Amino acid sequence: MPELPEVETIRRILEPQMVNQKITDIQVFNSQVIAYPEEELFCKELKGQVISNMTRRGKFLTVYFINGDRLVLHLRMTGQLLVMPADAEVEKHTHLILTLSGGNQIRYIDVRRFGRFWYIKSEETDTYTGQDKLGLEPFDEKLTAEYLKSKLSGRKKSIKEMLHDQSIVAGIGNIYSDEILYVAGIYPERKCLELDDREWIRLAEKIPEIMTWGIETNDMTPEEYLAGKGKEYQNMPNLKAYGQAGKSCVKCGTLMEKITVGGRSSTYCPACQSCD
DNA sequence: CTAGCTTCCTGATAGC
DNA sequence: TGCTATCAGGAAGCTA
Repeated sequence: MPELPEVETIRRILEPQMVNQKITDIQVFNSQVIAYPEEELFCKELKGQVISNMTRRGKFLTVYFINGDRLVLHLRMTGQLLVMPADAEVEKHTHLILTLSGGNQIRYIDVRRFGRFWYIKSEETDTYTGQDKLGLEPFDEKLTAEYLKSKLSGRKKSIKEMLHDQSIVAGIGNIYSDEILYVAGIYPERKCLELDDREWIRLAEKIPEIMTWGIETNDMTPEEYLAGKGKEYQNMPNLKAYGQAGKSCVKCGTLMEKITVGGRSSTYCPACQSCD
């Protein structure tokens, strides 16, 4: 599931392949993925648009056009955004194809169809995507221990669950919350109420650190990205907590354990991640 | 305001 | 072998 580092990787790889390209044709195979406006208008607006750049906010991507309009998308669980030649085989679960003037196509493939697209005109305020409710980017200098404390210290929920709240810090999902809590030495089920100042400081430090590390270890060529169909990320083999249940902790050798926190699988080191 | 539950969707896996 | 049941999981929408 793409989280901030993966979405940023996708942006870095795809942006150069899209810039200055005109959208000459739109094919919709499953209109479910179009959240706004309705399909007919969505296609009408997109046709002929020229791409200027691509940005990321949290796990959202935005393709900006030279007239100021933009296409916002969220890949959710299984969304794949690929640029490939128009004559490549159209695989199963392809829901949307945008043909570019240069001969390539932007294709959206999504097994579970949770991902969504929004087309927003330059003069329109985005109240559709939920981006207006996002919290700080992990790299924002305003992300301090004080900020986290002010937002979370009164909450009964576990820190693992609150790291997933996009309105506090944008971009963290189930993989990177495990990684952050692992390096911060905090047990995933710890209630926010119980965290002390030193732990808030460690979190404020480790959130941007882990996100930067995620982006750097994902670094790959467009060819590698396409070969992995835009879903096999480079840093998966580097993860130290997520998916490591039953393996030895790389810091202390203790066997990593898996529990469920707020309905999400969580892996942690019983020795490194203290319960008090 | 917070918390808790449900919905979306299909491939993988477990159980019989 | 082949069937059915269960589950994962990001985020919104709903109720209490």
